[in-house]
Amino acid sequence: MSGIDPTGPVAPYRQLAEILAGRIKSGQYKPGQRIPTESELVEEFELARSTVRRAVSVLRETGLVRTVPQRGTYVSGQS
Amino acid sequence: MSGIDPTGPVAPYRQLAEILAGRIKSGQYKPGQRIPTESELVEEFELARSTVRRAVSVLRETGLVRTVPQRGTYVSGQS
DNA sequence: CTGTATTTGTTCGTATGTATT
DNA sequence: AAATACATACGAACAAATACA
Repeated sequence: MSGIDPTGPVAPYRQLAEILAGRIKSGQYKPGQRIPTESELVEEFELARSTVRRAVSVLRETGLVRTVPQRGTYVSGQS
Repeated sequence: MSGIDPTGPVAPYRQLAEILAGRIKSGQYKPGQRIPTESELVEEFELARSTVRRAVSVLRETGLVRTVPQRGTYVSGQS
């Protein structure tokens, strides 16, 4: 399901960051690959774009991904 | 430093409003110019965005600035 | 070269919940 | 109870760069 629980004690943006981090660590999203666009994540998790962006920014801060303006966000580890 | 004293008798949003008004009156922020974004003020003064917004709303009420949705807040006096 | 679509970047508007004083 | 402050979330609009037909 990997759904978001908006009523839980953990903020949705943190839940999403955890889910995405899990997908990277499990290899579902591989190094060098682009992860889904913000719009796609908005649809999949039914969150506002601002919330999705915040979740992605967490991954960026931890170095898990790199974001290229106008291109997308890519899993770190390769070019 | 123009810092905010959160322990003082004057509420932080009023302190910030005073500081920003001073910058306008001194010409640091000129008529027609856009003042720093909410986010920039948040970082500079280490205040919550809601507090910054409240300070800016004071300037707006006194006619010192105009806020254009989705654009920014501008010093009054010109277009 | 031109126009359109895509995607991220930026900024403001608004609302709710919680904590503190 | 009221005021203040912060965290979080959703919405909306526009900009800028890129991709593509």
